Amino acid sequence: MPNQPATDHNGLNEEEFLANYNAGSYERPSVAVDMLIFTVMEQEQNNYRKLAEKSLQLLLIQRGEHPFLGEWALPGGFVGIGESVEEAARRELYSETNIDNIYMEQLYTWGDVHRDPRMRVISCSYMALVDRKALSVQAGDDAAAAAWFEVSYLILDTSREVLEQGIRQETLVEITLQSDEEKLSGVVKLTETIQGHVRQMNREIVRSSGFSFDHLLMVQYAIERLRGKVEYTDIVFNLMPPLFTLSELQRVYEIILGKDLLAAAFRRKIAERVIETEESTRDAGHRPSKLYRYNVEWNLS
Amino acid sequence: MPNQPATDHNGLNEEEFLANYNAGSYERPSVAVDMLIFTVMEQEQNNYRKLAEKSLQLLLIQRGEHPFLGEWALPGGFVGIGESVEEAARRELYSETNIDNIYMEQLYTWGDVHRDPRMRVISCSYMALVDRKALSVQAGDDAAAAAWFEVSYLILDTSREVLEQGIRQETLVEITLQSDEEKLSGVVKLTETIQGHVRQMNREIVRSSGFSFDHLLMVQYAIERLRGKVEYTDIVFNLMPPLFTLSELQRVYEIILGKDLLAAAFRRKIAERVIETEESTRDAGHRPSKLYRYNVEWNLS
DNA sequence: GGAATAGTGTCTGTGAGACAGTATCAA
DNA sequence: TTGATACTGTCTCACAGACACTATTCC
Repeated sequence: MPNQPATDHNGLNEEEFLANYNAGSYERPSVAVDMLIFTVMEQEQNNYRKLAEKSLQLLLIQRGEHPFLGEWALPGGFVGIGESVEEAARRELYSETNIDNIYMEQLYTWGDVHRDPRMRVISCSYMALVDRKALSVQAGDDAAAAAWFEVSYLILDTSREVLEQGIRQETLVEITLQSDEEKLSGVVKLTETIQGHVRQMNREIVRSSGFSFDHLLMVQYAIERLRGKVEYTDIVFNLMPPLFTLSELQRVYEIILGKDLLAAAFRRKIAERVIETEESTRDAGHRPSKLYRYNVEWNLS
Repeated sequence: MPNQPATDHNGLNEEEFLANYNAGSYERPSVAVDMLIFTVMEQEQNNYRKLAEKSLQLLLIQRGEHPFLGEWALPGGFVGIGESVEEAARRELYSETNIDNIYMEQLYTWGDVHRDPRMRVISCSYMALVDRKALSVQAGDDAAAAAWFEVSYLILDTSREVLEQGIRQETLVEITLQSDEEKLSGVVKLTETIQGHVRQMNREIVRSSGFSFDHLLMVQYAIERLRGKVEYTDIVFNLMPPLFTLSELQRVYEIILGKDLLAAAFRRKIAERVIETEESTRDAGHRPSKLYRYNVEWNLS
């Protein structure tokens, strides 16, 4: 712990060093953010008695210029030299949704050399979860076309191979994004290798139609993470309106996890995480249900 | 899905666009990687009957130039324009440890504007876990001084404050890194805010002595992640040698989690994750124990 | 009354916490 | 024999899965 200002091999102290610092002219990558904005939406029902079906939706924009002109991509943009990466992400998020105060989480930084055909771009992906009802503006007010796509995530196949010193497992995941007008789909191969003790994961696009760049990988990664976090955090509540029924909440869990849950067990499990209100639904064609709100106090880590 | 090459507003198709693409001359950030290399080490015991104490260790290097000349920092370096971010991380990892085939995982990308006093640097942090016995070379063969630091992670205090529309919880975490000769320590404030449904996390350095840049935050984040992943993955086995006793394994869990575990419950829990071998320890001054190895087949996700 | 959802009661199996007790080695 | 660690047996409690059952609304 130097109390005297330390000097380097040129005899400069830190202040002098920084004043004379020359950043050099080597080539630098561009840095971008890409946003995975999810929400849950209801489809109308023709049977007045039935509950509306819900689905997980992802916001995409249609590219107005090369490369991938006319194809769909995650909203995103470059990180300015004077803004932090998180600020850039919030800026993009706001420009797409027109609302502030949205749950947002950094996911993964994608750094392959040739992931953008124009130049070297490293992209940091963020996931955001929005309550559909809080979005007053429909996607599409932007200059570029934007649309919500229904997400489907299907595991096609898993296979194993025994290696000399370990094992390799490959999983094929099919991702389909469906909007009112378009359907994108692609298959990602996840390779998990264990050699000795060392575990490695790899993601690779097997086929892809309609996705730009490596965005299919980002989508797969995000869904995987969303599923994981749903099981051990309160992340779902970011997709819910302030008041909701337990059935609605259960549907959201089911949509994200891709499997049905038993009502009794589900209600027990989330009982502490919610607070019952005096209000309830009405005019439903069946028994009304109590409305609940999120219990903020629960399990603050 | 354009079968005809789509043309943009300049009448160019994608091929022509890319051939003429000019990346522009706006200022770009530099991108770096920082490595959090953890291992578990044994301290010698003077009582021949007692087991060696273990501790979690982190590898740091002493900076040979400004800024933070003479202070300790995470090993790392810039991402070259021709290598992927992951390749840069592997390169740094190899140059510090001289071994290949190490468990490595991307953690978080740190993008604050002023995190480096020299210039704008965005840094992607990676965590690596190494079996101490696989490291033939001691840290320090490098030109720069390198040393292992014993990690201690202590929650000093948590406090809560009720807001109009939510709650704020602050946690103070003290991190101490102790090598044979030096001791670094610092306090990080974690702020978790819930406003309405929206949860946000923030990390901030409260005080720091001996750490460079925002590396204290990176260390805190990494330990938090390590603790989390230990509970629901097989990540610990990356810290173990090929053969180990269940007591050793339990110690490693205990060190990382910072709490004691009951042997009976522990053994039940990991029973399926390991395979008993014929070998056992000897000359221990007490009952020998069976050696186990990792069960590669267990729970391939 | 019927169709639908809302919500409860309870059996059962699993698995973790707790802790006492037994086993086995080397000096 | 002793001091240390290695390992097992078993009680209890909490909780999730399963499923049958009751409750309540609107047409």
